[in-house]
Amino acid sequence: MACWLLKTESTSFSIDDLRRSPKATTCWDGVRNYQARNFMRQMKRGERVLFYHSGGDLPAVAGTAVVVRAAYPDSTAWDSNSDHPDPRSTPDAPVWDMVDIRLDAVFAEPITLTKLRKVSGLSNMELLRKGSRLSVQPVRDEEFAMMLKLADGQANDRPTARAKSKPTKKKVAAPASRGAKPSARPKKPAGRKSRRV
DNA sequence: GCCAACGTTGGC
DNA sequence: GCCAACGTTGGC
Repeated sequence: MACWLLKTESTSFSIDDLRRSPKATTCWDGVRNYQARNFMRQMKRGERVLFYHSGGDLPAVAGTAVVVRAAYPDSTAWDSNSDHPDPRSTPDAPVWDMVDIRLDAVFAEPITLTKLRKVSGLSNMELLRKGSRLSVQPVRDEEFAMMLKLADGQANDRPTARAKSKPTKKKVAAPASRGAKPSARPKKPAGRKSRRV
């Protein structure tokens, strides 16, 4: 089973937003890059995901998630009111895809980019490559394992999942009041809200 | 805010 | 098909 990394601007859609989503699940819409899309098409249900916060004050891996639905057409592409419409994509001939992910664990301490660069075993990570901008990228098994180890060392808020094949039913914090339907926005500026985790 | 690295666009 | 111009990403 492959592992992945999904990038999101924390000001746009953070791991907290995912935690507060219904069933701690969201669709990952808005990917508008062919290479990223092609990786997304390889994502299978049950595969694990590193949830990465880019931009903002603290670039870091914030936690993990699990793919709960493989790639299917991203309907926001033909919704002119969405944040990332693309007229080339239509219901009959979709161009862009999305997947659904569910929160697995929120790291007690996000693993910062700075820290990652110091871990020798991770030097080949796509994320650490200079100029890397891919918002969906593959992660090696060893890299994923190393990440969990780092998170453990920092006192995770839940024991790391053992098995790889069955994402266990996770217990996440209580759903928040907001009944908003958050649409995952891997990219895009959106509002200018500053934030602090 | 700066700027390097990248992807996309479009003229030729 | 080449490549310059442009827009975007994202760390710093």
